[in-house]
Amino acid sequence: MTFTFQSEDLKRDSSRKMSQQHLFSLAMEEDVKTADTKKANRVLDHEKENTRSICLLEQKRKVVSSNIDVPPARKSSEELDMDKVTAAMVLTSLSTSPLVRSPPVRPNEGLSGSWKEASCVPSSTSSSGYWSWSAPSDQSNPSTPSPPLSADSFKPFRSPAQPDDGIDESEASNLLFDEPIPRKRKNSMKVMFKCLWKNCGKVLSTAAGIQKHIRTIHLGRVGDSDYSDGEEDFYYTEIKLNTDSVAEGLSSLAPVSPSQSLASPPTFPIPDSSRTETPCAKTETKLMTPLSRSAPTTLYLVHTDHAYQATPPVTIPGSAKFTPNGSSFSISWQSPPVTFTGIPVSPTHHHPVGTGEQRQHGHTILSSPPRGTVSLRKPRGEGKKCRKVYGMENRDMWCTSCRWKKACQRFID
DNA sequence: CTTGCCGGGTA
DNA sequence: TACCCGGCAAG
Repeated sequence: MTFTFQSEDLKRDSSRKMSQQHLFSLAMEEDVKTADTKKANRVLDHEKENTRSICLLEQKRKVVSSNIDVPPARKSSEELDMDKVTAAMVLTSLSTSPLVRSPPVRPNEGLSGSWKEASCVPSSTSSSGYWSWSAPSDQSNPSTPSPPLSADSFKPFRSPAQPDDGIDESEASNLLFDEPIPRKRKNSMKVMFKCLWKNCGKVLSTAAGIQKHIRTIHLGRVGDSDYSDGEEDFYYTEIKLNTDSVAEGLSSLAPVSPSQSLASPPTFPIPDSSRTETPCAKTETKLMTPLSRSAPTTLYLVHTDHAYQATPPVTIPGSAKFTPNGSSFSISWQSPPVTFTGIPVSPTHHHPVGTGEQRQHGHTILSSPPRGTVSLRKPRGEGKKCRKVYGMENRDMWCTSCRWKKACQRFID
């Protein structure tokens, strides 16, 4: 809870400073929560790699998820539904391409889980979502967080890059915990309306329905269902489910977008406090085209997933790389980290541990030269000396220095 | 292992 | 100082 607030405040202030602290704390929390899960996942991951069969992978995940006790209790039935839906979408996308799988998962989690549970009462939906995913990124860099928009853009790219990481998968498993039920959302295109009210993930197929839900359930306007001042708009978001797009996305990483759309709204909303009276203001009204919204959201979510992965800045480039490589993507991921280190985390001053270490290393190296204390021994001359020229047999032919085992005077370098 | 030669010891 | 050699580091 505390964290959430901090992040919120900081964000509003538009000061990115917080990112570091926030991230750290989040990361810590995340680790604790998912530690068990991660272990299990890693083991599974291993197996996965061996088999390489997507199907198997999927199954394993499911198993894992079931084993892991994800906190079902805290989610309401409605929430669960949402999760399932999102999970289904994710799975669908994943099934298409193994690489992508990890990223998608996280986003969902972030959305449904984090922000729902969220502690975000009125304050910020986005923050909750934000931290939820950010936390995972231990390695990651804090840099991403800094600029909201820019960060978003980065995120999407990054997520794709992460393909093989066990960590992601583990988290994903958490999200997936319940078997995703694709059937529901399988339709190529479907527009749903999701209630953004804290702790309420209700999704309805009609705007009217969701509005009514909000009015009656959350705004307490029971009787006057007709009365609508438009406030409900702030509390729900339009979700566009597009199976087709998802499938495509898989190949290109796009998959995330669909699920993200859900999540995104919350995130963005925070900033636009102006619009909403309540903290949980609805991001964009349904008026906005789903597409417009989805794009950003997608990115945002993706970002979240990989945020902890750090490499972030690399973004697109990385994703592009790994996409082509299919199996090798894992490698691509790794490279990013390196890059990342090199890349200054940017504006944020926080020095991620990883980065710091690297930097320090560099320093140490530089400093090392001073050590000079080492003997001044001049580099051994390359040319042949008496010893080698004349051989041990003709030692009498050597120069005196050579005879004395001193620096050769005859064949000076 | 071979080379090159520094650091030291001895006469 | 002239000579030698132990031993290290580089190759």
